[in-house]
Amino acid sequence: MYALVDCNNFYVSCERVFQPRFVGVPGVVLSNNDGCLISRSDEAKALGLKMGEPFHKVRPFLEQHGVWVRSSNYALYGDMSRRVVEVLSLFTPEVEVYSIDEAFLNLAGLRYAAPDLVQYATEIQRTVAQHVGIPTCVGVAPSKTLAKLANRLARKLPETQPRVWVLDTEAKQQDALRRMPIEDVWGIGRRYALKLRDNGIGTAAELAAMPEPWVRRHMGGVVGVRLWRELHGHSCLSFDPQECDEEGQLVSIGASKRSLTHSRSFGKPLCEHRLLREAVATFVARAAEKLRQQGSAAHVLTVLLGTDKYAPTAGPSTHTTVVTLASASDDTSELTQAALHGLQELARPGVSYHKAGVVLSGLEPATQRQMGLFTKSPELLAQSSKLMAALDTLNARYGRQTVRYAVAADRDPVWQGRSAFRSPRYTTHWPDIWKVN
DNA sequence: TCTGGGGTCCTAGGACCC
DNA sequence: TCTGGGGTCCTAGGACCC
Repeated sequence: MYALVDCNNFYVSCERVFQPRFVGVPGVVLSNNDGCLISRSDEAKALGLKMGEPFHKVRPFLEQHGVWVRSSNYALYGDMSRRVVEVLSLFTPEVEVYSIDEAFLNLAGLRYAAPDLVQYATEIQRTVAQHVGIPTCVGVAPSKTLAKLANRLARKLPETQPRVWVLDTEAKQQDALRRMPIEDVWGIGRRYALKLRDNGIGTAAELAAMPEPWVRRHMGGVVGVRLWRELHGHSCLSFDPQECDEEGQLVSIGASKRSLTHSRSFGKPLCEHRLLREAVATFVARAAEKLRQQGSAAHVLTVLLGTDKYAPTAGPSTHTTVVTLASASDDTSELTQAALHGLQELARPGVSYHKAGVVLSGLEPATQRQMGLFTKSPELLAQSSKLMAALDTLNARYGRQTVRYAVAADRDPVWQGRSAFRSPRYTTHWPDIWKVN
């Protein structure tokens, strides 16, 4: 059995923890650059506000209806997420963090015997609310896909009762499948939803009733079959628990990624080459930091520049160039050199760019890098990793970009994205911590 | 004026090898 | 009626997720 714990409207909930006057009042959180709506309170949803709606379009509407607005504050959300996971790991050692606002619990490894799953799930919800102040929905079922489905049903329950839904019998599973529109099934996106509707399949139950070979042929082969079997209650997706130490504290957050991206839209379009270099160098520094955090080195670096994607011109708005490194590296200066070289090739004079970014791929463990013809000597390698370790320690302690390469930006560069409504970093930034007089 | 960012997995097809 | 067969690796693109 799996439980899916989902922090419904998570970013909105985080803001509400520190602004109780926001509770019960419609509110939204904006994406980076204050671009569009990415989290909405239930009250905001009831007003008809849609996910991903451009902020500038709905701004008058928001003001008119007294909807509060916040820019996104990932320092706050990331820390609150960590606290939620800490509470969950009190219940079972097997917690898989699926995203910033969702986690699967493997109930096969319960810390305490749980005769009643409803009661157990309710207790999880109550404890998270008490310790962190974040509301959750809990779905329990024999497969992840069904747990997700149960979770969506729990969401529809009124706030006045525990938002918990348990599928522990065949009859309850059948009932849940019948209630679930096909487009709300985990793993069915826009394309498949349309295709399935065309074939007269409108609910999860109708998909489950199709013969397996049909699903294999029309839904991407093994991917579709896995989904179909999950709907029948057979667990087919892997469970990847976080590692904990003896005291139950999480040691590492998530498995190593296969690629790493850092990209941002600019606050205003940029065409000056010096500023583009500054932005790209700044993004490389962040990407390299993430790379070292997971102990990887990258073989391939991609620089990307984006022009106005809403301009009515033909052709793609994102342009990329790929740089292959002679040997995998996690050194900011090497990666910066490679990126600036790529940028030189990519950037067209006189063109204004709206965003830029860096992708690191071809990742391998930094400790067992393959020796190549151009690999640095062990001495140089040791020197570089000492330097990077010192850089990361200083920046972790005194704030990002405290120590940086000269080509990267100082604080508050001219191209920085808009963030006009950001709340304080209540839990991670000393000057922002609440004072009680 | 103003429209986010960061991932995963799978398949098909081409290049290349013996 | 006819093309050898079987394997690996890489990449581009599609589909999905939060």
